[in-house]
Amino acid sequence: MRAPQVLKGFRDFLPERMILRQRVIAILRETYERHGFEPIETPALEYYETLAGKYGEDEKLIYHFPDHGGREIGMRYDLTVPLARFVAVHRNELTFPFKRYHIAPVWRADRPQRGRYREFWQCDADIVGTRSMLADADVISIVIEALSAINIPNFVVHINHRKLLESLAIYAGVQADRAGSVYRAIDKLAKIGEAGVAQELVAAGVETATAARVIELVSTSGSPDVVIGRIAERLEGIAPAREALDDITSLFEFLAALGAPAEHYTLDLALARGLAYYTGPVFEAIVDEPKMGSLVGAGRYDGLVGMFSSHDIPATGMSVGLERIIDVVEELRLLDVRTTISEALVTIFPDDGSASTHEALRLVAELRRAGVRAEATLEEGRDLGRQFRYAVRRGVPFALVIGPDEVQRGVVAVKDLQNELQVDVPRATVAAYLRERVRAQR
RNA sequence: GUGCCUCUAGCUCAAUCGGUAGAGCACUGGUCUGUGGAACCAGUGGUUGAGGGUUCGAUCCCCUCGGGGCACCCCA
Repeated sequence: MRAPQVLKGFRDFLPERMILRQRVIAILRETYERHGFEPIETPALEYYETLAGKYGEDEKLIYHFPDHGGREIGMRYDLTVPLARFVAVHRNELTFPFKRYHIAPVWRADRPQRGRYREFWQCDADIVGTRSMLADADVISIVIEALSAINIPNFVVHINHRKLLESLAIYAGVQADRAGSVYRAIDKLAKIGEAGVAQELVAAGVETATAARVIELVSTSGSPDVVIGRIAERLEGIAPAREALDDITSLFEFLAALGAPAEHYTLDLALARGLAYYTGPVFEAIVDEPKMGSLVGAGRYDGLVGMFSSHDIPATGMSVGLERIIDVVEELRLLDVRTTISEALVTIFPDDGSASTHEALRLVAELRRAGVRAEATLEEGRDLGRQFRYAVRRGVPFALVIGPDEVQRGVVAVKDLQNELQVDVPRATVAAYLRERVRAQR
């Protein structure tokens, strides 16, 4: 039989990595809940029609196929469009502003690369039902708190506004239907430099002199106040710019009031973001130490829910890319996580009778009742050396021995496998003793 | 979707000019009948990613497919 493979871009996870993933998910969930977000879940499969027409060019990456009844099925491509559908369906059962988080896998038929898989998890937090920049500020502060809690060093949330980009296109004299290529060109500033962007802008139909002015404008750096002032001057008279600048001004004001550390967010006029549904502020969390692309993508999408109902409901939110976070955490060893779940192995003394087995089973049951993650050896008659080796190789921190000698003396031998220290603990108090030891290590 | 690189044991790699494969680590057992991670000894493990072609003969050269990676596109 040939060795089976998993699909390209799909992966298995061994316990060690799975424990790390669960740890990161736990941190994110705690952060979301600390801000009052509630959990929801939606199906992995949707009618293709629900997903179609929401992502622009990326639509070709949606996995879709007919099911057995001939229905066109799409696998969810992100958690945002399903949320919009969810809100449209349950509009009358929700209280707005509705704040939800959703941690689940999504699928994209993309070509795999570093930090890029065909099945990956997104960890979203969104606020539906308010246009206020208070919501956008809340979302950005969550991103900053979450990435800080995971110990990601030197990350920066880049912030821009779709309407600012629109204004820029108008300023550049580009027709609305070609604006996309202008955004994409600008977005590459950090990557291909000013000359490269100029070239692409010209290719998109922008005059050389205008391209130069656009580039000069988007590369403006300095504190948000200064930059906002500069742009306001240049884009005066262009309607969307006024609106965008008001939003951005409030947003930065709220972020400061929330106490978000200034080194973790910045106004970046060159940030574009691809997804077609964004309408307002857009954000992206970037770390450049391990080159991983963006760890978090986010933005406001006021028109999306309206695509599923007659009511237009504004929304904003963000999406953490779990595998990119994990890749960074693993590469930089940012979190110190145990490699195994089990905390104690109760050995079975290898005599011929069943008395030692029963002693061990009584003990392990007692440990579990005390809240210790404990297991007993699963084979009788194995010599102690083997049992110890089993515990050590799996990374179980404690091994207990309850043999004839211990039983007679009314104790249990507790060995800390990390430092080789072994102590005899009275049988009556060993569960409490171990619970304390183990709690200190969690 | 486009272009390029790559694939030998579970992992990291070796094999002269094309002459049908080897090491270290890991794993299993032993030295070791109340205590692991050391050392020593032995063992399991491969139709060289799959299929086809060229050749007397292919790990090596060619083609197709699959996996991994890089750049582009795009994105978490």
